[in-house]
Amino acid sequence: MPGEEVTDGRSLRSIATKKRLLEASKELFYKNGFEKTTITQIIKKAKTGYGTAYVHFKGKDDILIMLIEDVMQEFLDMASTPFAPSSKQEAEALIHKQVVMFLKMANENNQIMKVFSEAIGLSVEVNSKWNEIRESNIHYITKDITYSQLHGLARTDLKANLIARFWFFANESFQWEVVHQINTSSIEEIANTLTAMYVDGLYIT
Amino acid sequence: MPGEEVTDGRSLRSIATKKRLLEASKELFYKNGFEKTTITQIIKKAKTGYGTAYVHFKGKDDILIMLIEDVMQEFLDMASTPFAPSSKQEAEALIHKQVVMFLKMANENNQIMKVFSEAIGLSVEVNSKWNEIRESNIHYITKDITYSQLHGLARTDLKANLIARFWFFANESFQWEVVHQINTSSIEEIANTLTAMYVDGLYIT
DNA sequence: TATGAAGTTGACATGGCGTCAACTTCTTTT
DNA sequence: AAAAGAAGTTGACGCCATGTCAACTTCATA
Repeated sequence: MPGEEVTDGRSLRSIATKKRLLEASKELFYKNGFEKTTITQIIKKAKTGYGTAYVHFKGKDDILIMLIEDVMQEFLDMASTPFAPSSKQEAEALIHKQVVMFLKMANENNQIMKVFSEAIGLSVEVNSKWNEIRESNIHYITKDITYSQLHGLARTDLKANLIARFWFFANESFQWEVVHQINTSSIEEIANTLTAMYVDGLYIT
Repeated sequence: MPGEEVTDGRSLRSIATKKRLLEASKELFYKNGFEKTTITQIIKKAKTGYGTAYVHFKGKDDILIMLIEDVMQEFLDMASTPFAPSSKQEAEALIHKQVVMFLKMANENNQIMKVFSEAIGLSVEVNSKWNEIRESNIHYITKDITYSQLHGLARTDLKANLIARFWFFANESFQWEVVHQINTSSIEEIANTLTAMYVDGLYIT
C-alpha cells in the first residue's frame, strides 16, 4: 500500500540527518536569530556537508517553516473554537478565555515565535505563511461577530469584517509584545484590558 | 558665524550629487522595492561612481531614512495634537478627526510607506526609527486617556498605557492595510469603525 | 599658478547563497 | 557473492551584493 513505513537503512540514515539539521538550526536560531544564522553554521553543527542541507530543505526559510509548523497549526486550530454565546456575559467569558489562550501560547513558544517574527520581515515564504494564519483567524472572528449580531447581542451598525480586523490586529500586536517581553503587564491584565475594551465596544448591554 | 550657507562650487556639486542619488533611489525603491534595489543600480541611475554613494550615505538603509524623514516627522507631529474634550461626544469628534488624518496620510504617502514597511523588517536602523514613532504615539495617547479618566469621561478600571497600546496597534495595522491597499473599505468607513469601537469601549455614557 | 582639501571613483576583499558533478553507501538483482 | 544502480552525501564553484580604500580629479584660495 502507498503508505510509507520506510525502515530502510538508507532512509533511516536520511531521516536522522534531517533531524540533526533541524536540531542544529533550532539551537542556532535561538541563540543568534534567523538572519545571523548561516547555512554553513548549521551544517557544521549538524556535522553534514553543505549540499546536504539543500537536499533536505529548499533553503533557510524552509528549515524555519518546518520548525514552526507545529506552532502554526496550533494557531489555526485555536481560531476555530466553537462560539455560540447567548448573552453578553457569556460572550465575554468565551472571548476572555480565548485571548488568554492566545497570549499564553505566544508566551510558551516565546523563543521560536521570536525567530518567527524576525523571519516574517525577512522571508517571503514565512511572510505568506503568517498571512494565511492572519486571514484564517480574521475569517473565524468575522463569523463569531456575525453570529452575535444575528442574535441581537452585538451592534449592527458596523461591518463584522472590519470589527474582526480591528480585534485581530490588537491581539496580534500584544502577542508580539508578549513574545518579545516588551510589556511589563501580566498576561492576565493584558487579556482583561483587551476583552473589556472589545466587549464593551461591540456588545449591547 | 558658524551657520552654513555653503555656496561653494564644490559644495554645490556635492549637494547636487547627493540629490541625484536620493532621486534615483526613490525611483528605484518605488519601482522595485527596497530589497531588490542595489547600490549598483542606484549609482548607475544617478550617474556617479560606486564609492560616491558611501561618501554621502552609510548604506542603503541610510538612504531610505533620508527619504523617509519628512513623513516620519509628520507622524511625530500629528500625535501631539492638543486633546481636551469636555464630553464623550467631543472626544469622539476629536478622535475621529485624528484617525482620518492618520489614515489619509498613509494613503497619500502610500508609495514611500510601502517601501518603509518593507524596510522595517529588513533594516535594524529603519526598524528602530519606526519604534521611536510607535512609542512616541503611544506616549501621547496615554496622556489623552489619562486626561479623559481624570475628567470623569473615561472608565478608570483599566490602565491608560494598556488601552493606549491597544488603540495604537489597531490604528497601525489598518494604516498598513491602507498603505498596501489590502482593505476594500473606504478610509471613512475604517475610521468610523475604529472610532466607534474605541470610544464606546472606553468612554462612559 | 601651485597647493591641498573636498569630492569622486572603481577595483577589490569579504561573505552569503544555491547548484551540481562526483563520490560513497547500501539494497536489490542475478 | 558480485554487479548494478538508486539513494544519500559532499564541498568546490559561480554568482552577486556589500562596504572599503588608495588613487585620481576638481576647484577655491593664497
